[in-house]
Amino acid sequence: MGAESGVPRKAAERAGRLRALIEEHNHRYYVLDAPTISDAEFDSLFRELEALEREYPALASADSPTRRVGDAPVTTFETVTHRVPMLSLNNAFSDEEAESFDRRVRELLGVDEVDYEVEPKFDGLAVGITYRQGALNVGATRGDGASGEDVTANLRTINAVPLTLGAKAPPLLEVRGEVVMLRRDFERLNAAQTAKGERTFVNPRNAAAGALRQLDPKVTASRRLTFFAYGVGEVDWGAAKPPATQEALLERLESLRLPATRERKVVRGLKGLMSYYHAIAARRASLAFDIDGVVYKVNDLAQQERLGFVSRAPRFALAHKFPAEEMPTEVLAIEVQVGRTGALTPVARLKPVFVGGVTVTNATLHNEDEVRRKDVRIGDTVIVRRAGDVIPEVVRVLPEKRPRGAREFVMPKKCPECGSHVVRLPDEAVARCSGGLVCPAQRKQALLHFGGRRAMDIEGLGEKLVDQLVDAELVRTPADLYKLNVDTLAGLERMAEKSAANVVAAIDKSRETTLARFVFALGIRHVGEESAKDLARHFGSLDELMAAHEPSLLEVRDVGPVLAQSIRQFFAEAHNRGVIARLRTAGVHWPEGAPQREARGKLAGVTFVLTGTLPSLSREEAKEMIEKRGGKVAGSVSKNTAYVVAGAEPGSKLDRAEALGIPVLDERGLRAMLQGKG
DNA sequence: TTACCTCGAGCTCA
DNA sequence: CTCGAGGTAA
Repeated sequence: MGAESGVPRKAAERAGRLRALIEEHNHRYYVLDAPTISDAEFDSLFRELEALEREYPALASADSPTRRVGDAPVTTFETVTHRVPMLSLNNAFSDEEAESFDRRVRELLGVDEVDYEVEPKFDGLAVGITYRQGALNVGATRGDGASGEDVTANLRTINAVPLTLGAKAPPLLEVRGEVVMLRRDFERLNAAQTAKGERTFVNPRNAAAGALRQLDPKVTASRRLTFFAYGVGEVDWGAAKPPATQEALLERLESLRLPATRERKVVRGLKGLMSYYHAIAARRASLAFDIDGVVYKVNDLAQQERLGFVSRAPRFALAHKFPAEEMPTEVLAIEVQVGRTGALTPVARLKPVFVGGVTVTNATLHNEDEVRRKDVRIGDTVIVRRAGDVIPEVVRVLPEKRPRGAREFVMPKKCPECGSHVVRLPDEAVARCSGGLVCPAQRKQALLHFGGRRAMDIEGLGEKLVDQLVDAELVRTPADLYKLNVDTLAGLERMAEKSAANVVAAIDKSRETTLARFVFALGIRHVGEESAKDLARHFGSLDELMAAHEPSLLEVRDVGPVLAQSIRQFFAEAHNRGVIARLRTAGVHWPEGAPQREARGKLAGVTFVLTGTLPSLSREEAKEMIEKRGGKVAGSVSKNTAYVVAGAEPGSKLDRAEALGIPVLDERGLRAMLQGKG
């Protein structure tokens, strides 16, 4: 801040002083949870700094606290790959499960008692925020764990997220934590929304999620989010000594101005876990934020490392969830839904009930036997909850509330959509409509599947449009889609000129495809995306595939008798062959190549299993490289596995590989094999 | 499964 | 303004 910029020394000094004060008070407020000045006093410091920076623009720097909302709106969020994957935690829903977690940890470590760092499990959104040389660099959502969305501009607007980490900042630090909306901020936001005549948010989590997904950071800033750090991803502590415990890690983060919850503590043994869990549960309603359980982590980081990971979750941590909220409601009706394969699923239509943060109106009853087992009748009052993750579940009936006229559910003999008779094979739980594609419900599902993103990828072909197309009898089979034009579409709801043209263009575009997509799009039972790829590769052309008899189908990897049967049946059907012929006449085409059986690709027939994080290859990339050479990547280790490729933090698959005596490769070994032989 | 955001485009009413 | 589609998150 030199005098050469024409800024009076006094002003520069005052600005520096103000920034330090603001950061200090932010720290006291968010990290220590012990403010020493009032909000009004804080605001006045802030305004003074703003005024100074306005007067002397040379004073304003990118990491000034006044510059949280800097960026202009973006049009899309970029994708960020997590250098260290953002895993999820194993869940426990009972004290017993928590007990077996502790037992397992003790056994694996060979100790009598373990120290745990424990904290509330926030109900918010997981993010990773990377600081380089102490400056906030990138922040991203968890996404699928491997990559998420770049929401840096929005995270910068959160006052609890420091823009700089101060003098002790390590060279590189990715902090992991949860973005949440405090209950009081949620109340305030909803009051403001009501005042503006806008719709309110259902719960703080959704409000926070919505705020973070705003393209314009100004909106995010107005929504008041906060942040709690609970761990780290990629990190280089530089000259500083790395922390040795989870507790020390959080203290280190706090010393870097990153807020961790004050509700955390270190406890000893199972007894410590239990008393913490029950103490927090008792205070749950009076906390400033929503939580859905507590998290236990082995405190000693060396012990954490020894415990390692199983599949996608650490063995050293556990999320002990509170029991799912349960509410009584009424069964208004039990309807039957028809799926793409004709499967009939009974669904309970419920009197809307707010449970676990959302309004539940439907709950699947899975199948006839399930309805019997729970003895759910129409008119019953039932207990519903949102199970484990998200799917609403009818827990049980309250028999004392059963009205006299409560009707039992009977699986209809005729399909409710098309009247074809319903069949249930003796050894199957599901009943099916026998109508096949005569059934409009199945036709609709088939069309939706055909146009799906992983199939023919016809943009704009959604549920409502398909409903209309089928109901108006404009489309009976996928082949009919290719006869549509702007005129035939005219007259349908929400299908004026522009929309119609877009749909026609999307359909036209789908004419150029791949054999694998096409085979998947046909919707042959048991043929998913993977099998479709295998079949396309193996036969190379559709005619080969259609002509294949069972023995040759069985030669395809992963194709067993059930799949082979199903494929044969599908192509034996004259109707299906007709549709395919018409699709081809309509101009649907794909490159056909020579069949790639066995010997093609040096790794043909060689099965790999990947575990852990490879240094420079993502899981997808490694898989692709192996498959390109004809190899196969399986999800779990068996005696058919040829090699296990292990990276950092391998899971139990490595143990199993060792147990079965299967050779283990690292990334270098894998590359050598791919190149050497290929 | 539900809730939310965003986009394009259709619908409605002044 | 409202709707449908497509995406994300838990």
